[in-house]
Amino acid sequence: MHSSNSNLRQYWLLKSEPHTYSIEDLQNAPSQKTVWEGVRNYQARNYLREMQKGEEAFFYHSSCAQPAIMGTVLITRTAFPDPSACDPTSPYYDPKSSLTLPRWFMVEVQLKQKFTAPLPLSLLKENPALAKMPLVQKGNRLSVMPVRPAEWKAILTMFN
DNA sequence: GCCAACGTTGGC
DNA sequence: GCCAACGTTGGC
Repeated sequence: MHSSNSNLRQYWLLKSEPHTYSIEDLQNAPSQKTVWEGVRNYQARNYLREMQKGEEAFFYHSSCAQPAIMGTVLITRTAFPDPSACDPTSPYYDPKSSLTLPRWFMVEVQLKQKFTAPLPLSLLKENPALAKMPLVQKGNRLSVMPVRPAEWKAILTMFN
């Protein structure tokens, strides 16, 4: 994060496959917290490293019957090395990462609000205010992305 | 399950 | 440094 905007609050969106980790899993976790492990894409990693404590993110379910925003989370710990990269038994193992020179990072998040109903991608695509979001654009696979304040607002308005 | 889009790898 | 091949993501 560059110091020029380090004081500005940024919103985010985090994708998770519900088969792997769902918002219900987070709801049932101790203190409703989890580490966001397993990000193995450089652009997504760089965004993780920009996150500040206290910022908010949407929790999105991907690769499922109904891709949708499920709720919001709070960033409770800034980026630190993801140990699963050094664990040969982990599906997220990366032999090119090491303890001394960690390549992959994760943050800790806490559930803030689970929506009473999912906000499906199909609806998000219909909202012109969200047209610039990578999320609604064809072929985009980014699993961690910034959300503009106006988009954040627009999405919360849709939910109400 | 299909397949388009994308990121990464590695030979040259 | 190019680019083809490959693996992965993720909507449908």
